[in-house]
Amino acid sequence: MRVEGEPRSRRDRPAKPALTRAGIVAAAVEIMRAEGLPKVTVRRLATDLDTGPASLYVYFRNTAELHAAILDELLGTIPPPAAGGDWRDRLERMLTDYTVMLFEHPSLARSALVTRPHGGHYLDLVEAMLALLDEGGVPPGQTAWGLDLLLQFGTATAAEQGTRQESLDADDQWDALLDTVQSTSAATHPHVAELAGQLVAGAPEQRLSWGFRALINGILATPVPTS
Amino acid sequence: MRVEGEPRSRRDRPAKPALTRAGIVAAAVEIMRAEGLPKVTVRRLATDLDTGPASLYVYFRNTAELHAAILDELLGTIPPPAAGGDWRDRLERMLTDYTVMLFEHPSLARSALVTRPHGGHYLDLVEAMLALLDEGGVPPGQTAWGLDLLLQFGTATAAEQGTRQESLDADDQWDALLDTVQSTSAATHPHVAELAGQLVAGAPEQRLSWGFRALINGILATPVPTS
DNA sequence: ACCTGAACACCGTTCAAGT
DNA sequence: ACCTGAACACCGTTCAAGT
Repeated sequence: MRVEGEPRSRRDRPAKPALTRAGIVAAAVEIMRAEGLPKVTVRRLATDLDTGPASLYVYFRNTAELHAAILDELLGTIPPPAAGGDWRDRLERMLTDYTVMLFEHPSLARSALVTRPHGGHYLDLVEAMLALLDEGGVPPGQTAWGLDLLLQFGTATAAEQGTRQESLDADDQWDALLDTVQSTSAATHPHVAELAGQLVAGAPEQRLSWGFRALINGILATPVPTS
Repeated sequence: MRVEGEPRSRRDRPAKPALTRAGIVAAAVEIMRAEGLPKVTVRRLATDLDTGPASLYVYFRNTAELHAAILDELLGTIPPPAAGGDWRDRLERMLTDYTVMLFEHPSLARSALVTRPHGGHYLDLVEAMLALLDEGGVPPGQTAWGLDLLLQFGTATAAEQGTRQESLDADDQWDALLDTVQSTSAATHPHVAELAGQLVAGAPEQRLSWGFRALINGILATPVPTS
């Protein structure tokens, strides 16, 4: 029995669960959902898991690997494409789901741009996208290279817009760009001045959708070099 | 006269130049060229400028703003497009120059994805690109939105490939992806298995060039929604 | 207005020592 | 093999006090 005021002994603290890769990832996802990826540091994670930072290096070689594992976890939440309908629409839906998911976690998008995902859920996503491109009759070489183009666009857009959303600073940068564009002299930068309105026009969803469609059209229209 | 072994007095040390925005950026670029952007920290920069870190906050609100200033400096080194010839070729040349420049400084590419550039040299680059798209008869709406697509692709590619090049870790990630793709079972992921070779094929320059051409084709083929 | 030392509140990673 | 405390070598940013 515990005596009031006496520190709990190791014995009657809630049993400290053994460390496992899956357990660490789960704890990391929890912190990320509650406080964002930047709070998922090795030190913070170790504190939550009631251990020292060095212990985590038994399971992850570095922070990048930990982030990759978190990403693959989230990729598992993307629904597979619906069965019928236009392949383009279904492809765009899947890419939008992917992008929106990353949009909530811009720092994860940033890390995905740098560290290539390669987990099981990523493989499933790629398989589904390749199947849709194949269904659309896109030649194999264009399918293979186009896949990267599509995912990269989604990832980069999430990194860009998502960050802008989460940081006040980035808002200021946006305003600064607007100022720059709108105060551009027609004498020195005639094209910028003329297109000023359109450069910043359009809702983000519209631009995202247009981007995916432009990419699909471009992939279809552009043969890869015959090695 | 200095006495041997005696520390120099403030008086006969080389005159400490007054801090200016331009001087700080110049020092930052110097560190970056010699040791890479990750070494360009507020503290390191302050040390090189013989002052304390707090002093730099008089000129830059934060590190992101400092990075943006460095990027604009480098953008000034991109040659303007040649006068004659096919507008597509000249556009691709300019985008390739942009991407190759960022390729040498992947962390700058990463920061450009997140913090929108808005300096004078950036504006010049945008003006030149818009002029080429206009010359090619691309409708204004498609030009405005397509510009982002093209620059984003270059930036993201530089961030991705450049980082892979600079870090040993990223090499391992690449190998891991290769392993994953090549050992993929045809039973569970038939499309990945079938395209395995092509997914990872092609020299980076070929893929970059194909990407730019596919983007240009897609931009030309895809009207923007009429508001 | 510009500049600064010192402090605040953190980081990732490695190492030697334990079990 | 797994786990750990402590150390190493750093970070960005703010604040109160100067000039």
